[in-house]
Amino acid sequence: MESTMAEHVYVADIAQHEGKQVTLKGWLHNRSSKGKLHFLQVRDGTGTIQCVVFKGDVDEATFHEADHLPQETSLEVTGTVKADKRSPIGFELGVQAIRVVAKPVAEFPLGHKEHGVAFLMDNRHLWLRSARQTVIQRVRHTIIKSVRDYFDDRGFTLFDAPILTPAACEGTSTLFEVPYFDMGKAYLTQSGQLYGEAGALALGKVYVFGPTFRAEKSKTRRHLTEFWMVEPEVAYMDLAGDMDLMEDFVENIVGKVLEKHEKELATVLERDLTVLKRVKKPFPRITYDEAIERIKAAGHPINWGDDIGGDEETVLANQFDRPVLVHRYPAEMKAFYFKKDPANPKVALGCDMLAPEGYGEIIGGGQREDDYDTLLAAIDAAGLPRSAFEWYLDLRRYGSVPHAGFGLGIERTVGWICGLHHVRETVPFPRLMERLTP
RNA sequence: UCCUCGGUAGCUCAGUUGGCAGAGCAGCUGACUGUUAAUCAGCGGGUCCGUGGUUCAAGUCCACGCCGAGGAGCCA
Repeated sequence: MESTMAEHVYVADIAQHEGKQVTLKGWLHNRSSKGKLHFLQVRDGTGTIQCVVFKGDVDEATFHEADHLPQETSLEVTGTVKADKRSPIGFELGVQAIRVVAKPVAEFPLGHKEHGVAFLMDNRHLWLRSARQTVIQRVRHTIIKSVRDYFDDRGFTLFDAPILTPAACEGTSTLFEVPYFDMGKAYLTQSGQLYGEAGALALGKVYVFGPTFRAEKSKTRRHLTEFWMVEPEVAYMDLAGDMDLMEDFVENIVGKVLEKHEKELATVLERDLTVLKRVKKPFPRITYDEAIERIKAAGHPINWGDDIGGDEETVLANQFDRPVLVHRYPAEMKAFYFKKDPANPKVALGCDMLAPEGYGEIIGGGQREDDYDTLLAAIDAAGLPRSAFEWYLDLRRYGSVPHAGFGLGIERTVGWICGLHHVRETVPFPRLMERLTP
């Protein structure tokens, strides 16, 4: 075999090299053969291109080996870039030389036929090489980048909250425990929000962005035990301002993903783009009261004060063609730190955003209680130990202001935008109730 | 935590009334100048999840256990 000495290029940039000899460095995704032609599908992380090995173009040894390389052989292929209408990417490579970097020591477990979910999850580290999974991870990257850009461009400061925390932010039953030296137990955070509030009073506008842990024994397509959440918090913002921020933020994210991945979403993930293209301000805003009436009218038995369950959520979301904001939930259903509506103390100034098509709640947020006495009473009423919240109460003792924020779940957002059936595909290595490996 | 379904070849699955363990794909050997889930010919491939029980005989029936999937509740 000849040495591969042409310029190394990526498949994504192949169009700039038409007619030239180049070297691709990647992996053998698939292979087929037709007599004096061997077709090698080579992927390099940026794309996949068909490399055509013609018997007359290479020596006998190369031609023979090209027909016997196993799937996922790592290799360098040198050849001439040729435009070809039959190619999905418009180009293919006429091969002159192949250099095998490493041959698999055993058969690659994931063939090109159907596989069950359990098998794919066991081989998650290899499954990530598939076209579908690489597109999802690229979309995830774009979503995270657009989240950061959105806040960075608007004067927010990134504010990292701790992952090890001394106590529950909201409840106590769903926390992962970690032994912590002589101090007893620490817990993995289930929200950075309380710390974000401290940040907002220091820096004005902040966003917490990090992993979050919930030890809930939930087995549904919307749940992971470890997930990523972005939580902006803004001083001097009320609920109305919070909802304005939510919808502008989500419109921006969806727009950025469409800008960058429209083709991949449509072809590889077969996503219905018309749904995504409708995600434009203003989003419909309804009160919890109206939500209950709408669910009742749709024939589902539900009463004021009930939680809106998964099915009801879908019924409601399906009545709108874009994400819907549901605000002013019964105060009893919400965490202690929500501010009550001065016009009706039975409801909290909270707001959830429900994604269309049954993807459920992607945002939860609202205005925080800023009055010291009221907050203290709420902590007592919730049966929470006052001592654990002394620092949080300090935020009301010293320079308290109206403030609001929300949390957006990254995985649910990725799942919705990509049109996936389960959030387990939205993160490289999902952590589920009964799965900790790989 | 509860409910439902499942575990048979590398993968996806079939297996009748309890009676010799099967198919497709993948793999291997070869043919073919346009395949991209190629096609064609040939070949190899099994701890039927585990333990115990019923029976002349269990992949099949019973009990318990393990593992997985789907859903509920709860949540982002």
